[in-house]
Amino acid sequence: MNVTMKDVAIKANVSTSTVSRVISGNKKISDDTRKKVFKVMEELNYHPNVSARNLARSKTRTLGLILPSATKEFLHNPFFIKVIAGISKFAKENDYYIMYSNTENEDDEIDTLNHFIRAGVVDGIILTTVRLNDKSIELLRSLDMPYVTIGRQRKYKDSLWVDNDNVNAMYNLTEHLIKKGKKNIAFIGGNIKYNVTNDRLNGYEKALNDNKIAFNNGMVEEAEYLEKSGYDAFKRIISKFEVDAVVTTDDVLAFGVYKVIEERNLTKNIAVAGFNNTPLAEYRKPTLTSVDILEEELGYNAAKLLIEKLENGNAEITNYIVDTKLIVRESTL
Amino acid sequence: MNVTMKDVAIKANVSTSTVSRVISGNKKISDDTRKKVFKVMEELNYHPNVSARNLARSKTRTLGLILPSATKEFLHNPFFIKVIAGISKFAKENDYYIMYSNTENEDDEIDTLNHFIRAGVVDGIILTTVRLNDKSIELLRSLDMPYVTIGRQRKYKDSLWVDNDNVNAMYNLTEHLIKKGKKNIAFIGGNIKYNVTNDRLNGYEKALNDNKIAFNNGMVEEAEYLEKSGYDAFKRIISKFEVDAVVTTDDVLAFGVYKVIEERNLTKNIAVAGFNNTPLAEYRKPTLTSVDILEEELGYNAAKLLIEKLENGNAEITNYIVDTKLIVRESTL
DNA sequence: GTGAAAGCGCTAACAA
DNA sequence: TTGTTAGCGCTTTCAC
Repeated sequence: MNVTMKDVAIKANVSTSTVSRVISGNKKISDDTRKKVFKVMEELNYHPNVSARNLARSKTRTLGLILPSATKEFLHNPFFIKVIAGISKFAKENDYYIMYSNTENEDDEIDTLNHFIRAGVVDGIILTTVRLNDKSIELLRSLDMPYVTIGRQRKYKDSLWVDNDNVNAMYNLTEHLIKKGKKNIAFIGGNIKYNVTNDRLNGYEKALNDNKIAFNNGMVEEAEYLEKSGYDAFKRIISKFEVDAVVTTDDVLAFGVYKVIEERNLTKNIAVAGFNNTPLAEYRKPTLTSVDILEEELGYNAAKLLIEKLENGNAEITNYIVDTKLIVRESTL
Repeated sequence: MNVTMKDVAIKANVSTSTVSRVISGNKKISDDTRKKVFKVMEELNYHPNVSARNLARSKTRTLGLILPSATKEFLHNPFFIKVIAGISKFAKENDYYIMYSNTENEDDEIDTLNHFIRAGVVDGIILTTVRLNDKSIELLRSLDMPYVTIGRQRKYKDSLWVDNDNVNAMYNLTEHLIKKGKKNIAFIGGNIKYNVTNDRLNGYEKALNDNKIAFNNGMVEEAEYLEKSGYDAFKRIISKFEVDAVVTTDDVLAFGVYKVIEERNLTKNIAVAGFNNTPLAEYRKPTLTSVDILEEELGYNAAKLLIEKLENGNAEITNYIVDTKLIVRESTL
């Protein structure tokens, strides 16, 4: 139907292997034939057929991107679309394709991965969320399929991952509050079993220690990533302790905190900080201090790590730490 | 490397063609052989190789999804991620793959499309944004490549598209304000050359007419989708006219309006309505009345239209109108 | 109802 | 430096 390599070969008076070599940039082709072939390709507007190439090479130059379910509220966090865009950028720069799939749950994810891999659809996998004892990772390893995760992994040394330096980010945020004269700083975070929460908690604790402020376990609360949950957590804390500042691991938790402050009309100046710098942060009154985590960079580097592994075999670099940026706004002035 | 159809054929004591027929659901296969083959496929954990199938069929069951550039601010609007999820849902239900690409500009988009199509990567295209005199659409048509757009098209009768009923949505919104006793309702929208703006303007005008309120062209302003632009537009309007309500075509424009109201401390009760029901809407003070456009449905139906066309040839149904939902909040009480 | 064989368009030994 | 040839793993006529 379309113009094929054979058409090019005939018109250029060479064999298809020569055309194939020209396309793949093989060195041992004379300048003359190379030019001749390129010219004919141009004239015929020839584009190599990807299916045929994939079959012959047993490679697809395609990465499988697993996204959370459409029904998961947190999918709508701008995090994902930015990661998606970052991945696309690096992939495009290196002539890779991205195939994505929103998966409903762990089983669905397993099915999708199994199919992607066994049917030879993809050469590697990008996971945007990682569970505890993630079955997907076990599957990927058992099938020897290269993968990268957005978010650190500690279980396997050779795992590829990208992440923010969450310890430092929270350290800086906490120190910012301490410098503002705050002494009773509460911490509200997601489930502490997750790396991301745990790291941020460590950064918080370290900042307190370094500034000779006693760490008080009662000032630390776990929450789900919901406004209501932040609201409840903050209530629990203030029922027991004096608080003059709060750090959280997501803006939405900070909004929950503010709801309590507004409801109770707490006149005392309580500084509140979010995390992830969602668009809401700058629209709230007061605008919310938060931490920008450069999601696009995360996606870009995830694709980078994975593709480099695919091209070069087992690479030395297995992870990237992406910078964060403290955005100070009215809520902590 | 992997288990192939040949392996299955040998173990099941049939030919590869029989295996192929079983997989494709061919009717003229005896129940016995069908069962036998399925059993062996199961035992061997056989998954048909997609590249080989694609090559043999000259089809890929893959849709190409074109997303705006990562640098475009509006990409971060939850609109896109929801559309993406909706597309994935229908595609998955029908065993299609989705390959996406974020394109930097019209030329990049043309290049991407050209490659996707000529290299036989995809069977159809989903465009998430449509320009005036869109070169991409001309390309798709000239290459006879099935496509669907998110957003109505009027230029070609046979084009596939999905959209909201923007006329009605804005009609209802405007009428809601009229019922609240508002008489001087301003309209701030995007570029009127775009269908989406034009339709919403028509709905606004129609609601005024039906309620015997004179349409005043000076109360209509165009703006970019930026807070600042909504801010400026509203200033222009109130410099000339009395206003007791404003409808906009996006929440962000409504936020611009509020900025003026706050700055000037306009005590009079001005009702303000947004559109697209972004997450910001319910976090603002006052919370913002807006219109939920069910983006996931848009994506789902876009994939549906396109896949149906691919499977059945030229279909009778060429478009879907997706419902909208008026979400009344504090800003118009 | 099933098998043989050609072919989808490309790649990659192996020869020359 | 280039051509010949045999696949890659599946689909699909055509024959029986």
